[in-house]
Amino acid sequence: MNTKRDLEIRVMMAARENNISSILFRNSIRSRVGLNITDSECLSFLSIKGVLTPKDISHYTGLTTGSTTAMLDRLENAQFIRRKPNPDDRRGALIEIHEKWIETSRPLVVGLQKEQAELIASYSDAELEIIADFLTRFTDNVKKYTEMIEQDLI
Amino acid sequence: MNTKRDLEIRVMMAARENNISSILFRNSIRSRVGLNITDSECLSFLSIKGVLTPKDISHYTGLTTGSTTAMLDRLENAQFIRRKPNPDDRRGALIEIHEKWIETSRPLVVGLQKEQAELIASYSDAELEIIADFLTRFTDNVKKYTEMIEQDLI
DNA sequence: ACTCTAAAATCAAGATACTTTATTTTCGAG
DNA sequence: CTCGAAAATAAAGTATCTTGATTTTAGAGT
Repeated sequence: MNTKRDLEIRVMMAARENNISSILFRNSIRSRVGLNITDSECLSFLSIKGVLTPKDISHYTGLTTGSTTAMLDRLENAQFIRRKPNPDDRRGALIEIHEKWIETSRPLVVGLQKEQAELIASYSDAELEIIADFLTRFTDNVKKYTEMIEQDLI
Repeated sequence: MNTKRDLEIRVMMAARENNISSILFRNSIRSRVGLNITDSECLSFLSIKGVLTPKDISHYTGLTTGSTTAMLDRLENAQFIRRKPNPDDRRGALIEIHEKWIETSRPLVVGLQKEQAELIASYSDAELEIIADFLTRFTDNVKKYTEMIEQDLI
């Protein structure tokens, strides 16, 4: 059937556009705040993952440990992150977001967050179940293939 | 109601996780292929937007025109993009993806693309309508606020 | 308890990428 | 047909990244 395939393509395109738009959104913020791409990516990871080790961060960003140290120095100087001792491993540190970054970014993101919350609230429970389920499965696939590429299985 | 709000938060979190996972996926690819973050972002934009001018690219990436020129030189040397004359403006150029990049990246993305297509195909028309509609509205909000930040309205 | 290998983070030197400023070419308004 | 401005490039200086070495500590093996 033709209509069906059109619909499937529409969903695929919408998912891609969504990802691109989120990159452009963050680019607009980092241009405003004066951050480079890697520093901004680091803050994004921290804001969704919570506390991370420098090792985690260098893995996620794809930077070497050397440039991760330098990046964390920059972000710490700007008071956008904080280094804490790692209670489980005295060699390592834990990185968390500093309130100053929250305060700096809040005015730029709060309006969008509110609109997205309103958009979501406009759907019924049944619809939200479908959406959440789809997004989760879609993301799980992405994670699975990321893992495969990292482990040289592809 | 409590269940309802949990569901809303679940959707919001799933949307964020989805964006982060797509960044991590691209990072895994660029690590493998040996591209830096900006070069990889540039190829992402080109692959979804099609043909772009260097001006567009410097806008999307947030780079100055100087570094955009340097980046396009790198990508052209690697045969990942092609510069074409712009028929509408002899000052400018048009940038398009070179087949070599398609061939280089295909083995790394084709498996995921197939699984995502299967996932999407497993939904009914009614469900896909809901999903496409949600993604489109969600993305439109992001675009709207990106525009506002770029125009200093926030 | 005691090595010993390896991991986490850092540092310094050299390589790469980015910004700033200036220049060339072409557009488009008046 | 002039003139200010836009698109792309180039070169010099600054910032960031990689590589390789170093320090500290974890954890496995004896």
